[in-house]
Amino acid sequence: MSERYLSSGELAREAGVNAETLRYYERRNLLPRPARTASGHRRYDPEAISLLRLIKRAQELGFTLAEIRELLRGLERPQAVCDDVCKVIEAKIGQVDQELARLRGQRMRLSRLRAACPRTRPLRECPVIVELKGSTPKRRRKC
Amino acid sequence: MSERYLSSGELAREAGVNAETLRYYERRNLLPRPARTASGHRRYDPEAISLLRLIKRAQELGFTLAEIRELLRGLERPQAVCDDVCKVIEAKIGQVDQELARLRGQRMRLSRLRAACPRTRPLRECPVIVELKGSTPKRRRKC
DNA sequence: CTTGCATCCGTACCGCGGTCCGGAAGCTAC
DNA sequence: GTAGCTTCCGGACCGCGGTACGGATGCAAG
Repeated sequence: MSERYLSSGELAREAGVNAETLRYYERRNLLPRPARTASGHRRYDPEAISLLRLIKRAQELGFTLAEIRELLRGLERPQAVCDDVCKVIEAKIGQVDQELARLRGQRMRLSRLRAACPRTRPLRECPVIVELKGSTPKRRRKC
Repeated sequence: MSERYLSSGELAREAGVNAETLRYYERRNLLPRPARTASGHRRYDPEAISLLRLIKRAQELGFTLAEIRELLRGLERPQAVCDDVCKVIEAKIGQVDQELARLRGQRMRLSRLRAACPRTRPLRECPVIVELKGSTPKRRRKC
């Protein structure tokens, strides 16, 4: 009967997280505060396992804990609909696209610098350093 | 004569950074500790402006302060050659490519979830939530 | 009953890149 | 000389996502 509940250590093992992380999530309101035994030890509902799984998956998808908390908040409403989740996903896709664009820009600037580097010459003449140190580039000539 | 030096406030304005940032960079060994006036105020060589510019550009390219510090370290060696810089740039390109791959993976998984979402149905039936909560996905069927 | 692990709690610490605070000086202008 | 800005310094604080510490209990096995 009490087999239906998990201690924090059991849940942590089950979900593959550190037991401290459970306390942390509880503080951050990601996990509901569980029931307690008479002596104060946490007794988690097995449901918590899939909740933790959801949190970890969402993290892998790029959601922050704050975003996941708000998502879960939204899901608690009984009239909640798939579309609510979908909107959150679309917003995240937008963020990821922005980040991708930023990184692609970085990558392009880096490979231009690499291309401009006359590898064997001493530093004084290196256009890379010159480029980096230069004042705000009004010269849009090449690099 | 003393016009040739800048106070920390002047350098900060000149370089577009917070004056506290100068102290911070000094602690992190990114900026050499400057000369001081008799009363202890910092007197920066104007050279520091282009050094700060280099640091900021390198940050925009994705380098961390620790990486920039090591880069600058390397440049101090008199026999330093362009190629040294080039190697650092190539390493960073590799890191950026990894990050791009990671983000592209995220993006793909997100858009698959979005596609699977039957927007108007209630949550219970939403495959997105099911997917997120589910145990380790052995079902590689579709989503 | 004792040994030894688990769990409790508050708090501190990590890396990253800074920013802000407060009190004490210095420096500039009037 | 004195008001008001700047700079000095050590240290605290921010967000992020945790992890670690230490002392006090609880609990299960021998």
